[in-house]
Amino acid sequence: MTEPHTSTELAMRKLREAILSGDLLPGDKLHQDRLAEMLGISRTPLRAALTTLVQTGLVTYESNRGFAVREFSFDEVAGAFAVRAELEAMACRLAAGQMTEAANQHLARLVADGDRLLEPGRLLPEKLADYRQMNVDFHTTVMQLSGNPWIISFVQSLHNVPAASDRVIMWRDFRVIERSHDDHRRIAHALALGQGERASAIMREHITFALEHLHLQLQLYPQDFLRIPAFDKPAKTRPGDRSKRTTA
Amino acid sequence: MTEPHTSTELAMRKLREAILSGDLLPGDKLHQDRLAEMLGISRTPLRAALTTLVQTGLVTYESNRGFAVREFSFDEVAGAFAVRAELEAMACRLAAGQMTEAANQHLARLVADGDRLLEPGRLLPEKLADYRQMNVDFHTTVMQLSGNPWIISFVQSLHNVPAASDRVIMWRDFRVIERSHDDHRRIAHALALGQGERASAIMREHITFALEHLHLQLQLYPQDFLRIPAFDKPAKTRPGDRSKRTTA
DNA sequence: CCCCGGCACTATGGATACATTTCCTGCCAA
DNA sequence: TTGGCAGGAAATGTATCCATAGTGCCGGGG
Repeated sequence: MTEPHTSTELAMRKLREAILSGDLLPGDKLHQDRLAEMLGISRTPLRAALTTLVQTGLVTYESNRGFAVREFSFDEVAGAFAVRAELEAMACRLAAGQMTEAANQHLARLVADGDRLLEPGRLLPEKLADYRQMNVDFHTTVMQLSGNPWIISFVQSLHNVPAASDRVIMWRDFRVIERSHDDHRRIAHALALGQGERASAIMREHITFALEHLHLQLQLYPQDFLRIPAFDKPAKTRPGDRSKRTTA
Repeated sequence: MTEPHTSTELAMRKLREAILSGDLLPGDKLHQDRLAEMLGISRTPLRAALTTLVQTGLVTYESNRGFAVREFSFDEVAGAFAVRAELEAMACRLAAGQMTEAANQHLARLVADGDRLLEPGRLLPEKLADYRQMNVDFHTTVMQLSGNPWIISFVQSLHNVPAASDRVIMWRDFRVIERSHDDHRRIAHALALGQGERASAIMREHITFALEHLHLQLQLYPQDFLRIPAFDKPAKTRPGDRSKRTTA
């Protein structure tokens, strides 16, 4: 890819991966010495990586108190969805005026990819990664077509908010996935016709519903979200000090 | 303020100021050794500061090629206004449902401040800073009332785009300023009545017009924008290598 | 018994020294 | 003259060392 040939970039990727995958939990303190040793680099590039991650929104920092994995409240997650809905709806409106034959075909292909992945009547586990990629690509493509780089940039940031990302697929209810994919089809259709407001409205609903569904899933299967402390209900006794477990 | 007592933060502030004020021009290469010496610090905190500035959008970075002051195209500036319009309009919609007596009074006070500043029938140069502050406060207040932290955060980023910021006041035409201030009055009024869509529409126009006006000013008085290379028309022969002027 | 102050330890911030990459320059050959 | 290659100067990336702020413990005093 983009040559991770500096230790700094390497550290950034590893850390981002560790955070997004849940290996590092929100609230965890990011010890410079330990992390540096774990990654096999010195503290200098590690600190550079952490500094970058701060402004990416994955990590927090306080002078002389170090870095920590950022925590999100549920309100922040909900707010992230709301802004995403607004920005991606905007992207649809703009993209409608920019559609080319190539753009139409690109979107159509992504829709077809989804059709194929869902063809079995359920989302096979081994297809989940592909589906996720298709989903991300679809949204990214629309935003790119809008021609407004800020939209992509900001939505990208929002993808760092746990559970507010396209990466998260609610795989339990197949009908929900089917409907979500059908939204894509309708958005592509509206865009192909140059009907920006129509596409925009579908996109807004598409994302708004995702939040609603997340909320529902959260109540039904809270255990699925244990690694996402924004939803870790009790959550006033923060974990993170797993070091000294007082012998009960 | 917020303890600028680490060299890193100090460097960040100085650099930001230098960039926003135009002392450092977009495209300028940011030499680590020289800057460090100028600021009287070593390269370590300087690099930390630069890394931070990268993610705030003021500076660009390429591995092994160093940092440079970011350049913006006119399209990017226009796009920044468009996203600002969308996000701040959204903020109005949300804020309308959150209005308290205190909030009403706060907005009313800001409007009154503006009234006082414009009372002389023109914007006195010595009042420009105050007016600018009032303007920033007004927009920030509305966004805060929306309760969605992402809106503030993103609009904040956009303020780093040259000429897309509230900090920039078009002072030439007093009627434009008066009208802009009247928009504030109407927005505050609509919000006080809980009429979010109405406030939202005015806000959108408020910002959209600002872009249009900027465009007009650019054509009338291009010399005012020489320090903002997004508008530096010819601009294929970038300055920045002012060091070695080949003897013509 | 609780609170306060000081001390030691730990972790972070910054500086310097070293390694690696880039890029400029000058030379050579086509 | 021009293109390319090689060598070296310069700038960036990284490691290590020192300084300093933060934190927790301990003891003394109220």
